[in-house]
Amino acid sequence: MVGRTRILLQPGVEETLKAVREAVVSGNVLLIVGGCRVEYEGRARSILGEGERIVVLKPDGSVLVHRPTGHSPVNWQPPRSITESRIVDGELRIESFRRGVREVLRITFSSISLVASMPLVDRGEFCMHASEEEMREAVLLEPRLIEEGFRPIKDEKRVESGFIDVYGLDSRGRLTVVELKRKTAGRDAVLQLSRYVRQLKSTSRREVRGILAAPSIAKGAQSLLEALGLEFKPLSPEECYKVLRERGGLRSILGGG
Amino acid sequence: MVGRTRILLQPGVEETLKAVREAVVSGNVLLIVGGCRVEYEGRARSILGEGERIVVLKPDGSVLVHRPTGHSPVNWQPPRSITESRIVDGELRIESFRRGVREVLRITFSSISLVASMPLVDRGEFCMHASEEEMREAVLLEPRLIEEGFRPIKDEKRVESGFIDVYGLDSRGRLTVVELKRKTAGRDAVLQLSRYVRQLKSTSRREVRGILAAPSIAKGAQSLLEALGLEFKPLSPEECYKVLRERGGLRSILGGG
DNA sequence: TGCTAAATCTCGAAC
DNA sequence: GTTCGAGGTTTAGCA
Repeated sequence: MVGRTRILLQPGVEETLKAVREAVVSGNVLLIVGGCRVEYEGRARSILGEGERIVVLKPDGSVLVHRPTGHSPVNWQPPRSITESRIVDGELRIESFRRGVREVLRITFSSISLVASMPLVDRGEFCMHASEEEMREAVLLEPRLIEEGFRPIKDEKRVESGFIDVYGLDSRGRLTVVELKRKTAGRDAVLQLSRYVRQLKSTSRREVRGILAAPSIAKGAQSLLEALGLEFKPLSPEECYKVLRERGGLRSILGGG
Repeated sequence: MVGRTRILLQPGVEETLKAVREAVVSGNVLLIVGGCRVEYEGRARSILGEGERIVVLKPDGSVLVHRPTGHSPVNWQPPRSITESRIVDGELRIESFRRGVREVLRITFSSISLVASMPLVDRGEFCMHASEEEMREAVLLEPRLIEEGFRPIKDEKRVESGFIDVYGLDSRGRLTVVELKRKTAGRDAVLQLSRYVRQLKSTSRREVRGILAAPSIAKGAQSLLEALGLEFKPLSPEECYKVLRERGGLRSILGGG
């Protein structure tokens, strides 16, 4: 269900209506720039007089109305809202209804200068604070993030099933494998750690510990972890970011001065 | 300092750079749709991988980066930020710096599918909750909003210098003039009320009270009000909206059901 | 300019 | 689904 790109300059009302409906059905992002009035009613109520704005309809149902100034949209509707469009008295009217709650946004266009309907693809990962690789750097820089007395070995450790995030020796000389996760760790993370521990055990007579370091652990994964004799250490990207910033371990984009 | 509308489809990097700079200088709103990576560093730090997004540069210095989903921008910069754009390794890079604080947003485009630079004019009034006319309706519906025992007269009252918002009799039978304002009332509002009171006094032997009803009153206007023997009553569009909603005095856009 | 309180806050996670 | 807490919260009103 991917739509095609359509750019319309100063389009007529009928033409725009068609583009709007096509965008909504096909999952395109739709931009409309033009003169409009906006009414909102729900948790509160507002009326916005005539003026030129940017309107964005996203394929997840969210709607944004942006004036030429200000960070925040003057009016909006959250994701999962339902869009209806029609022509009223020769003007294009777009209404967006929230699901479950009685809340309406109504945009009525008096003029339309630009319509752009585009099938945007965005699979980029968004990392706040620190990426998994940077969490690794933070742990190498400050091993106490895992536990007191932990001495990591800097080299990357390759085992059969992949690369171990961090490994080293604990305060009592036991081999220790650390699996890092940016988000709540699930069963898959526990099983992955378990594989690494098993493979290390098979190549060494030492005792081997497995530590799962993540912001939190899923409920089901907790019992699995315990059953496998592994451990959990709370560790968040925020903490790692602080360490990297304080210890200068970041590739900063902020200029000096 | 008004720019001209420019729409570019699949433009080259140099062409886009020129349009960006032109938009920033001329005060145009600029839309860029394309593939990009985004880095942010300041109060926190974030990295967003490659993907197609909508970027908005507003003439007040605010910057928005919107993914195809979600209400909120994935990255942004508030008004009064400063935009710099240049070409790095053949790619367009836009950086936005906050004033005063060390905070940077960096957008690097790998592809550009649409650029729109437009001088948007938006002088529309934004009324949250209730307009001045609706505040009037609320007071007529619920006179206690002004004071206990106030009995408004529904007819519009014309005097020399204009229309009185609300007038009527107080609990002791005194003629009472009410001047309504949606926002903090200034000297002009006090003087306007004063004129109405003076004109009513000149045509009647009754005592005449003047009440300025607004969310708040400016400091300078307060002393003027007292000097003229007028009164202030706190009254906000929010309160009026509640009354109108409870008493059914609204032209709702919410469908029944 | 700096602080405080409200917001159609949004958003994610836990219950 | 509902509630609760955090956020690069933002925003508006004042000192």
